[in-house]
Amino acid sequence: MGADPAPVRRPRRHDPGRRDRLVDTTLDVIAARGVAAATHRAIARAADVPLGSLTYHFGSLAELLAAAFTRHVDDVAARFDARMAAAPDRTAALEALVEHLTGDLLGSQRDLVLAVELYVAAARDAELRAVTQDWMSRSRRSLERHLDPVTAREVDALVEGLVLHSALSTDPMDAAQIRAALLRFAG
Amino acid sequence: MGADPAPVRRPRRHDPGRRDRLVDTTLDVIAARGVAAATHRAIARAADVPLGSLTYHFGSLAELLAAAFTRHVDDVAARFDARMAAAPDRTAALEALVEHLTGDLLGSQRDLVLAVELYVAAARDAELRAVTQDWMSRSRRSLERHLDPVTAREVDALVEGLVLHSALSTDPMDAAQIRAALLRFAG
DNA sequence: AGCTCATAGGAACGAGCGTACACATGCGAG
DNA sequence: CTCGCATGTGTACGCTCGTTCCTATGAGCT
Repeated sequence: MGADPAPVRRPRRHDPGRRDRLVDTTLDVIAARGVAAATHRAIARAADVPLGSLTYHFGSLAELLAAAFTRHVDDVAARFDARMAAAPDRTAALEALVEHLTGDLLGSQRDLVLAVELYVAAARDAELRAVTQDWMSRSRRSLERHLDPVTAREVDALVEGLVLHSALSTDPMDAAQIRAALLRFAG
Repeated sequence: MGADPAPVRRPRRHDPGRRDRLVDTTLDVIAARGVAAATHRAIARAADVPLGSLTYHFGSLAELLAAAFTRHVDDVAARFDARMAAAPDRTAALEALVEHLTGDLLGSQRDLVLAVELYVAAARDAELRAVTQDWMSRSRRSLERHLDPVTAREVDALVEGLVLHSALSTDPMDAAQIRAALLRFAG
């Protein structure tokens, strides 16, 4: 056991997948403390890598943020589309939508916060706006598997409102209320 | 014309109402460039006052931002409640709601952007969250002048979604679509 | 084996930030 | 008129930021 004298615990040369871990850590930091707090230094500390590693893997902070939000949107959109694709009919699709909202999204404050952070960041940044619009259009296309386009669009807006409401209200709607609202609208 | 030798154009001692103007200018800066860009220096430049003036009138930047958002919420909530109070019945109230959305809010990118900026700032700041919740509850109370509480709550969520949608989409819903969505829901 | 270059690491720079503070100014009370 | 004090102004400090840059390392090729 007497070993390990000089090497100051640096066993981490050549770290494959570090780029991916940086993207994940970035999402963690944004979820925990907001886009404004997602600085190179904060992310480096959270990922336990040196500062220079970030600018090595990503040309700029904006590029890293875009990569992070893109991954998040891909995750959520894919999960949602899988649910819609698995639903056999319109009724099942609406139940799956309720489940997606009350289970996936509202169940984890993380996804909720990331969505709102992305919304506002997109208002100022063209690249992020493209990510948001991709999300909206994928979401609408998933809904259109079982809903007509007009209803899909309206349901999409309602869902966004419910997400925002749940993220900010001290008195958020519960699963039953959300189900009631959606069914009243499209049921 | 030969006058004005030494006094380097400083005709602005004792400026009543400067505090109010600073609040207004702060909202302008937030609307134009976002909360993150609303720094003491940016606001001072926009209002054409020296930097020290801001910390003189407001103890901190957070205090100034809270004052600005509070004023904005008061404005919008009062306008909305006036519309609802003036509506004689439920049908008229829904029409007034459509008018409020398509006219007041969606007509000015400014109000839209301020709303979204407030939403996300509130997610991180307890004081701003109180402002947002005040807004939500006043909005709901205005709706309850003509709608039952459950419907009011759901309409409120839908409205928030429509606002967000309109702020971010390249292909926003037009007035007719918004009217159709609201009437389908509560008409 | 020896070389090479993509990867890793850490220090440094200049800019912008919130805030503190010392000084200037002029209104209104006496 | 005089003067106290609320109001207005400008500078400076200490800090964090994004980014740059030089050096070190070691995996894979020859």
